Amino acid sequence: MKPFEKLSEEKQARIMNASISEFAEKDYETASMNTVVNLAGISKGSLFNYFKTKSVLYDYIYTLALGEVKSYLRKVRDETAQLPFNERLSKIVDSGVIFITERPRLARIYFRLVYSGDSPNRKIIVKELHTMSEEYLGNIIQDAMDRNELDSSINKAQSVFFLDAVLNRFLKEYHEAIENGNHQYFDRKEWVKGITNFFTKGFS
Amino acid sequence: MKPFEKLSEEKQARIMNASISEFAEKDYETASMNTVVNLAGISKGSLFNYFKTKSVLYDYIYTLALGEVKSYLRKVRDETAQLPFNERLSKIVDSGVIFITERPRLARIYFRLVYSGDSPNRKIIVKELHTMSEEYLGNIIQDAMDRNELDSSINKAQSVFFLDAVLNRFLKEYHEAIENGNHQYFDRKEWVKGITNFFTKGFS
DNA sequence: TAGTAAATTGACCAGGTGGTCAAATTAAGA
DNA sequence: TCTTAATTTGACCACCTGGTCAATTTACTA
Repeated sequence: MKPFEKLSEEKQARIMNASISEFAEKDYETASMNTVVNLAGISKGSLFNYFKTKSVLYDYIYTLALGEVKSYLRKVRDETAQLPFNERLSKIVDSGVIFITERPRLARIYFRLVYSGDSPNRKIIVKELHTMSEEYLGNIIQDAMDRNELDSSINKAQSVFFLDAVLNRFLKEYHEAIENGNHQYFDRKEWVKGITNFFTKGFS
Repeated sequence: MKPFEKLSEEKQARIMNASISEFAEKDYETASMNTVVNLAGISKGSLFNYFKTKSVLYDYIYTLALGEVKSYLRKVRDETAQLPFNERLSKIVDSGVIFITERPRLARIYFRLVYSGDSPNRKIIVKELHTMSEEYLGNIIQDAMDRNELDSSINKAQSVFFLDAVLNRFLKEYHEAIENGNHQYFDRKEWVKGITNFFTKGFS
């Protein structure tokens, strides 16, 4: 049993909370173990006892963040399996917005990871996320094609790419709006409608 | 006259080259003035004489990078003013690809700036870029609407957003492919065709 | 209660950072 | 050539980093 797992729930939570805060606020290189230690109210030696190095702690944190993102996505995919494409898309965007609103720090770690930063293993993680998203959105597009909601002659790989680009960008923008306290100017419903419209009907 | 401008062209170029390399390779916090000094083959005191602080040097560099990007975009916009929407879009993507290929380090600084990092003034710069892109792509969409190439009932702001999201994401992906030596697997023409198709005809 | 094992601490380390400034070097003018 | 002014240098500073480990505190057992 790993030392960290032997700790009381309360102490584990305190350390997780501190680490999430620090890695959400600063990128990997700039985030400081000293800050984590101070936020968590434990000694430096302890933290390095629970997590051998900074990069091991970071692994733990982003795995947690990605796990939450994935389980959210899985849930919404399964719950909407019977819905038509546009409603499905709309639910996916909605659930993204909800996740961002409820877990802004985890969302920030996620965006930091995919959009930048030089964290260890970044390339591997990003590639994994890439194939994951390809499979996820690919399924949803395929379903829509099977139901004749989308023209089955479209280039699926490219469609996935466009969908992924727009969804991620939208969620990133929404996330920044929340962090800057401007999300009240964001008419979420209008955007969700626009996105689904765009992907079903295009610009024409 | 600023001290830096009094230097010989050769020396200025050496310092610029060193700075661009360092800020392209590492983000603002991690980039090191010591490394710049060593790469440029000058003393630390000199560098801080030319640029009062690290952030002043960074300002100089990213202003240069953005300036190059802007002039590239302006050029292609003016040169394609008479072309139909799809050809215009295609030229814009092409010129983005060319820029990335010819100036990969400046491109990297650009992507680092917009997609992440915690450089000084980041928010201000990103906001400025945002309005710039809004105006740029907005014009191009408006032109297409005026010529009845696009339905004039579409939501222009949203269309700009989608266009911006897809173009930026594509160029970022292409840039990473180049840096990883994988761009030969990227069928550029196929993608350019796909993008223009998508924006003129949608998924249907 | 005494003794032992496990968990926790924080002073300490080597190495790096951005930035400074007296001293040395170079350039310019008479 | 001598003098003065401008430029360049690098040792040095305070501060911060990830990581270590002997010493202390805590928990447990007999």
